[in-house]
Amino acid sequence: MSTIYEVAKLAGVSLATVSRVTNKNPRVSNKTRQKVVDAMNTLGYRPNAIAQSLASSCSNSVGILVSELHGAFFGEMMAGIESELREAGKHVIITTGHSEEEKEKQGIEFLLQRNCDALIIHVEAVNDDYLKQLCQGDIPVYIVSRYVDGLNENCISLDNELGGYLATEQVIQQGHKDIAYIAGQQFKPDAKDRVAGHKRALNRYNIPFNKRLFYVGDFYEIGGYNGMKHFIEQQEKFTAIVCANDEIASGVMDYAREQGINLPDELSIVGFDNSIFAQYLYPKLTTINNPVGEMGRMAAKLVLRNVYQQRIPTITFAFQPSVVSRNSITKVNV
Amino acid sequence: MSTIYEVAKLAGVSLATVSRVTNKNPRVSNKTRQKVVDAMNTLGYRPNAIAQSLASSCSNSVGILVSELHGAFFGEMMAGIESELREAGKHVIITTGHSEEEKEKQGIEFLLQRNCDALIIHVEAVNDDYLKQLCQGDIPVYIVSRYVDGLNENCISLDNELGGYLATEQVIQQGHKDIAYIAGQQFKPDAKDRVAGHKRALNRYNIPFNKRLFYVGDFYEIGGYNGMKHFIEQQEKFTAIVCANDEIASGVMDYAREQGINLPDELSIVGFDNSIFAQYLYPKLTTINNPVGEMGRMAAKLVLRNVYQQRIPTITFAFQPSVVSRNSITKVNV
DNA sequence: TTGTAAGCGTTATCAA
DNA sequence: TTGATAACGCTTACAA
Repeated sequence: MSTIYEVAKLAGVSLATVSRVTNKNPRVSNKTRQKVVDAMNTLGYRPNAIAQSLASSCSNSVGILVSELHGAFFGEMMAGIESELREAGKHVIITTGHSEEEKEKQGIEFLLQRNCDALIIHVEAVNDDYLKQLCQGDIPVYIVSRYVDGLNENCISLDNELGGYLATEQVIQQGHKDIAYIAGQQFKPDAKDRVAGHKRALNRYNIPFNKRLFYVGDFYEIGGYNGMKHFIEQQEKFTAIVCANDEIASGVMDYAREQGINLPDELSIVGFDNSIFAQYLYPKLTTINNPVGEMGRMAAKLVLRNVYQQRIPTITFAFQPSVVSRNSITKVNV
Repeated sequence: MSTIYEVAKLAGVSLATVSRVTNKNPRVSNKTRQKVVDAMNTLGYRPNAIAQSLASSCSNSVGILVSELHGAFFGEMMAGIESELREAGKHVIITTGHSEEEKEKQGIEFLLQRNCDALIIHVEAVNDDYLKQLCQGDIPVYIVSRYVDGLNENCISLDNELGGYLATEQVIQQGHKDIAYIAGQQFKPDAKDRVAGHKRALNRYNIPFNKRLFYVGDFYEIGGYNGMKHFIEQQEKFTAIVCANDEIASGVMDYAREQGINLPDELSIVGFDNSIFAQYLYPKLTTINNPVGEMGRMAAKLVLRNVYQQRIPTITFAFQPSVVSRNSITKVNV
């Protein structure tokens, strides 16, 4: 790989001049610029981003931490962040936390070491105090899909409590009273908030919370499958089931179908997130829209504004969930 | 951020010694090591990976290029690569190509500039010659899910032609003769190969290829939806439809259902890829397994072996597709 | 407009 | 076992 020295030599100019050309510094005469460009081309020169980054202490890259690389939720989020950033000529370095405290910390540590200009993270296992401390550090950190008290300017989040409320309200409004709930792991802030919203809706409509109809699984299909299985095996009676996300709902549908339960006639289902596949389930899933891609974009914009001095008209820190009505809920049989 | 200088000063040793400690060089006395470690802790020292990388010309990171950050296919692939690499203490830098030649090249260029120790790429728009030239370069490049003649040692690929053959054979064996096909964009090698396999199966069973029953869409749900719509609007008659991937199949199901077509009784459907959601469709989708996560892992192992000198017992370059039978095919009505 | 030279924070080669 | 010191490839005052 050729270096700036060789380019300078071939073009008959100094290092500084070559550097100016790569950095589109206008203070280079056209003639000189052309000489340099020619030399670069004949040598196939490609600036070493590592060296640039070391010298300028700006890497033009932002570190991303997500729990997983697969799954609709993270896919949307990463895609939102990346497309926004790329458009601005910035790049992403992505790593994973697997919803485990140690791994999340390691991932952040890695990104910090890489001289990222900023971090955009989605963390679930790490606690608020850690995040507060992290935000004190030299490099700006933005948190997606989680609200930390006192870090208002760093968090792009969804009102999950409201979402949980809306989800449950959907079935209540169709006359359902026996409503099961399958939650995500309760150490995850969003899973917890959704449950809180569920309880508030129940309370608001004077339906007592029945803990026999409450199951904590995980955010994956298997969680829904197992939860549904649990309820059926315990012979619980319910006409509707609210799921903490769409994957869970999908797992529920799967088990229900195995048991010959007619959907949606015998069981109404609500999901959460409005994942891409929610509309391809059968029946099409009524769910709560979670604009995670938009939140990713917004986090990227925040970085663009605060770190790269771009003009961004408005930043939305708090996103609101909304109901996406499809076909998985029916009126309760009276 | 504190540097190695400050650590050295506080510990009362030289730069070199500190460096030895960070790099776990055994030639440091325990006493000295302890002094250094203590100094690091009190300063909260964190080595600057960029500087390390510049000085050592090894970044311990491998560059990944995928078409998209979302979608089951890429999610599985990235997850496979990352988990294998991370276990070995290596990290990934991920960027996207969006199936466009220019963007794919830009992405590769970016990764090359970042001093990645190796590249693992999934490219669709760039041609074979470009890849051959790329593989001549200084930094090792491995290609996932695509076979390039002459780059046997660099490609981890699936026999898509065979997959296409198997998919079509599934419906033929159930007595179907009027078989529609919805393909992916034909500039993509795998999309093309799958079509080739489809035609071979038709031919093998003496069913003439009917181009009225052939539609080229894209690899997304909308492609399947539109394809199915096209066939219906053209009033084509067919009892089975083979889809170039599961997303397409999902789109087909969606449109079919809108038209009140009874699945799978009135229409048999086969997908391709065995995406996670294939089993959550209704009817559960019969499809062709595409071990894309495994292929990602294998690519990572290849890097571990060739670039990081790890002992890896066996490397599989060519993966075989297999049929995953579920419920979306029925015997043809006689 | 161009060049000189001092960093950026490490590693690595020699000596000691 | 340790320490000087020269790279690594670039940016950026400062000078010219």
